[in-house]
Amino acid sequence: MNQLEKPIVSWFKKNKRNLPWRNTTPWGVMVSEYMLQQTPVNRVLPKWDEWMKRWPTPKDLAKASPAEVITAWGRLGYPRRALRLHAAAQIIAEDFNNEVPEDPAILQTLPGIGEYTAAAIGAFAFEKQTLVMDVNIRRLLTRIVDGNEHPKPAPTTRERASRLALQPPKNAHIWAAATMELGALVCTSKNPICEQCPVIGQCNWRKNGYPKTDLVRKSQDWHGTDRKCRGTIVQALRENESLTENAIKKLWPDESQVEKALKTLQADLLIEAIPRKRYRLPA
DNA sequence: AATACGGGGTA
DNA sequence: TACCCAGTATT
Repeated sequence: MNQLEKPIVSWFKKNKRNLPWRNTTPWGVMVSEYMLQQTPVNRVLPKWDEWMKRWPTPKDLAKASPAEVITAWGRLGYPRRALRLHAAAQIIAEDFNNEVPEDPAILQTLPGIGEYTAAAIGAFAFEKQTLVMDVNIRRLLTRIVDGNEHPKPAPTTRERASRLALQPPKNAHIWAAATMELGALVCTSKNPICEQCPVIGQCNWRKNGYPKTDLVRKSQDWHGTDRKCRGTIVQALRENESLTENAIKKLWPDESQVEKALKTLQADLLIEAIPRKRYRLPA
């Protein structure tokens, strides 16, 4: 019997944020999940409203051009997510009668949907008993159950089995939403607010004396001062800056694909043509 | 199992 | 400056 469910769900009902994608269509849930991949909630909120107003169903987005989609994505980051969402919308419009599929296994065949997003759409759009493991849930349960500060970079088979055993037999989507919210608002990565935690008495991390563990990063993260990547080009297109052919050639001297894409000035082609390596814009 | 992929907010 | 964010796809 899961001794965590009652206090956490009860805490959730009292303290949850009023997020618009908690009461919307499956498409609305899907759009939110794409936007929320590695992007904080507060930054997604206005953009989600904008997109749902402009493209209320998959078919509507499918009709847009990739360049329009990239531009509307704005500064959310990882613009490839916009192209994947666009491609997924076209598949749903054509092959799924404009209905978001319910089966996580089918969802995961769509571009941009992996283990987490498939489970999240299954749970939040269709109230399925899927195992949802985002970074918030993983951190919360790593602390409570395992007594460690940070989860591994990627879920292991053992972790999945452990969390599956913890999952309530009914209303797992509420359990998922509640644990996610608790991880996001209280059991935060850096300065957790343990005084507000409804299950502090069951936390093994606390019982261990809050030992610090290394946060093993998912990947080397060198964004910062000198990183200018594809997003720079997207941004330039968005702001209607003139990208001269000379400037582009200076960036990628031997990339004929880039030159070709530049001539079309199609944002999507250009983005795909840019080599996946670090570069610096000329001063 | 590692690595690349954005951008903005925060301590 | 370094860390963080409702991850995915590729190698």
